[in-house]
Amino acid sequence: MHAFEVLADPVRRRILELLAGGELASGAVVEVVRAEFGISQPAVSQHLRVLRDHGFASARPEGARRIYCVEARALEQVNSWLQRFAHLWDQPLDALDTEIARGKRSRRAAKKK
Amino acid sequence: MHAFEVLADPVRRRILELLAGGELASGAVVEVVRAEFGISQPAVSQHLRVLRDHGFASARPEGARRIYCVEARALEQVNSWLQRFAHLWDQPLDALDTEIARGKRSRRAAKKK
DNA sequence: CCTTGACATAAGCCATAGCTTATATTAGTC
DNA sequence: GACTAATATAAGCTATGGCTTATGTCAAGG
Repeated sequence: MHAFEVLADPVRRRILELLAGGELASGAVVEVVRAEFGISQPAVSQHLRVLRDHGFASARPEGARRIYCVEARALEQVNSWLQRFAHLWDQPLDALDTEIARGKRSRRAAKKK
Repeated sequence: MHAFEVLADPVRRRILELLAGGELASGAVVEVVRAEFGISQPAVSQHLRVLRDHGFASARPEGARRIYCVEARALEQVNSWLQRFAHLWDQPLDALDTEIARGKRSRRAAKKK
């Protein structure tokens, strides 16, 4: 399953959003997702497994609970693919940055004189 | 179909990569994709439709041909969702930027003395 | 205007993702 | 060590996405 397929599911995206706010026990994730999507505990557990298996999240046991944590690896990969198209939206910002840099350089140059 | 589902398909991702290199007629896309994935012209056409219908691409007629062009809207949306997690991978870079900025400031300060 | 070339749409088939219920595992508690 | 709580896995069902073949549309050329 490709990273983008993992993110294609709304429940998994939501789980990642939740984990982005800090570590959470499986049970806590189940509660929220159950409330919002109306699916069962096993369904959520399966989603968590997919996230683990593809490097989007990791889990460590803490007693009987499993604490989940968002993981950079996979998300970063997705991001790096997407950056191929970054020029489509942050061209204006790039231009601004360039302008700012140019401004700084000319100000520095002026100082040296 | 959610934007991430659109990107979940490898053929569609490949098509976007192709279009990122500049506008292309449907036929040109079909040729490449057919060679790489071994699927039929209608299959590719269907993918192009999905890309159009979800704001990833647009097409304008040019005689009998249809010229396809990558479109920012949808890709930007995907990117903006992803940026929620940007701190996971560009934290080091941020730190570096901060360091650079700090360095610049202190160098400027040194000059003034 | 009929044909050819470029592309889109229609209809139908098949694989699989994601759900459910039922059950296994494992950690703490009495 | 039986019981409960927290989570994971198994098995089976169903909906749907993506493919195929067949056909429709529409522009250009003779």
